[in-house]
Amino acid sequence: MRMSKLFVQTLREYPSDAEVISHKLLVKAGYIRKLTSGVYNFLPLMWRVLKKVENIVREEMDAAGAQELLMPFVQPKELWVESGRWDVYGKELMRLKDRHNREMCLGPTHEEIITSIARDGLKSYKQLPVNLYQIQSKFRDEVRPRFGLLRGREFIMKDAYSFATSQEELDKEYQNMWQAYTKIFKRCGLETKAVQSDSGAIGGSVSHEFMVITDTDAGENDVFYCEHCDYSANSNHAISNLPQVTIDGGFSKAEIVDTPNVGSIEDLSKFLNCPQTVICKALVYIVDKAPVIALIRGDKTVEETKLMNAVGGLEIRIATPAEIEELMKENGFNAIAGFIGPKGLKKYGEYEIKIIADKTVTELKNFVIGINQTDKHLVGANWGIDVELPKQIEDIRLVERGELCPQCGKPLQVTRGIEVGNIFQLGTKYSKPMNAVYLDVDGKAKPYIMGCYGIGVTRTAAAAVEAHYDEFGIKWPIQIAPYHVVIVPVNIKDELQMSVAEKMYEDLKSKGIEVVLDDRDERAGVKFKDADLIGFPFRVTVGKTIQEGLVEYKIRETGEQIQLKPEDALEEISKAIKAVI
RNA sequence: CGGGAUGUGGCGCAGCUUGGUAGCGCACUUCGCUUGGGACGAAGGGGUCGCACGUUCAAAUCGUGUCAUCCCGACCA
Repeated sequence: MRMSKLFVQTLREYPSDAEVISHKLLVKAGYIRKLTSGVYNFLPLMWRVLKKVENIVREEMDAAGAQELLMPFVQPKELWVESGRWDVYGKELMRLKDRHNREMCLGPTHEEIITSIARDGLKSYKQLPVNLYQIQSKFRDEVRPRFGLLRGREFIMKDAYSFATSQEELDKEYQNMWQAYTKIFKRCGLETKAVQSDSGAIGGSVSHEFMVITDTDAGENDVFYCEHCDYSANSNHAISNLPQVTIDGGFSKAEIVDTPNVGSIEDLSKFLNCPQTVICKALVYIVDKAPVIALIRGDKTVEETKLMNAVGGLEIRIATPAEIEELMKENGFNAIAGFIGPKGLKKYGEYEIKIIADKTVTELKNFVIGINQTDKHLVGANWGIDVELPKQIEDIRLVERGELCPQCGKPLQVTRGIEVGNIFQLGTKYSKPMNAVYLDVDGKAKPYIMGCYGIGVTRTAAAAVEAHYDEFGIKWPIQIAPYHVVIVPVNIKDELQMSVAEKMYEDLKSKGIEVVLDDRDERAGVKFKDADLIGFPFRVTVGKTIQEGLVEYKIRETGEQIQLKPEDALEEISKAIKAVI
């Protein structure tokens, strides 16, 4: 490709609306342009990158025995009603009506469609197991799109779905996909960590997320991991053992004390001169409209996803002060947040109040707890005597750095990660309600045991930028770079420089190497800046030294540059590329 | 949806307080000059100042409304 004809417009400055480096660089270097919030045009350079990522994904999926197909982007409401998700998926599902007023949606994921395909086509155990996948645009009407390609509303995803006759078969395919994913991300130049995770709206039991570890804000997930064993988990799923702390409040008897304006745990601990660990904190949540009181030790934080799962909900938020006031009134109390306790809370509107206790509170003795009276607390409380221990006891605690690994007991570390892929065991979550069955050896109809496996193609490309850049621009891994090499003749009016550059250009092309010839009538500085910004892995500069028969070969990743004869430079480049592709 | 901010050529911004019919840098076109890290000079092209209504002789500027975008919280590939 000749640079003079390449459709790309590099900018002198970063766009004002970009926050993270991949977004800034992809816009500045002319890869993408925003069309509307969370929706981007993929310009020619970007499209080349995305096709490369797609092809790596495709090759590895095919090699792993999966079969590619393509499902529609627009889906009918009926299938979503069958699976039960039409009512629970929420606003993220982009709903629309056709001219006949029939309700449709844009595909955010394809479990419903694939299950309908399977039940039509997979009638016998003899056809199983099977794994089907597609690479396609998805649309999720994210509440808050951000970070460019990392969290767009429209994005490209590879989604695969497996169908099996037993848990063992599913386990096997799950491992198979795990292996394939490890290869895929490695080939994209990314180091990933597979971490345990919550399965969220997709549902199911076992799941892992593939995280690109990053220390920037672009990593939206906190990942806990152990340096001594293989334990790692998303913060929404991580568990840990706790170091020993004081759990006996030491109060000699149970009594109600005045705690004027002492609503926060920190203040309360100071006021009563006791550790935060002997306070039982009560928080009011609303899960799918129903009230839930969460009890947890004062020094700990509730992990909302865990709490939501504990009560089997889909949406969770902390109650507003107005809701708390109302809830208190209904139960005959008058208290504000900070003085809440579980005792005597029964109903709120049409709902019974659920009380969930975190494991951390069960061991407390002579502890401090709210009693639904503003400016008062009960000290020296004990379970079963002063307060009833809730029936439902769960782990709803957010793990913190330094807590102990649940597998080996060593302190846990935390880091940030970008989720580029995930694998789920769905079981019969979709096959059962949708009556998607096959006939087994015994002649009985049984629902498929399903798994699903996603990779964010656009996100993977953006994550690669997050992982490979410097102050001058992008440093693409060779495998997914839009082009491998740029040839820069310093002065295009110099006939010798230009003829050598042209020859190298033709030679590289004939070897199947993807090369751009910067034939623009620009000063060298401009071409160098653009080359660095766009991120070609290799650059060949044809300048004055061509008088001595030498060109300059520069590696973007390392900055290393050497003078070589043109034919030797060709050889070097060719070798370097063959080594990774 | 809550809290905060911003909308002025493709990009980045000034002008708004104190109304008088739009400007700067980059990019783009032409010419000259220059050619190893985003040169310089000259001449050009391109904007209903997000949109609507209102105030006024007169609105980018003031008022009301509306839409969009971005940032902080709940989603997820």
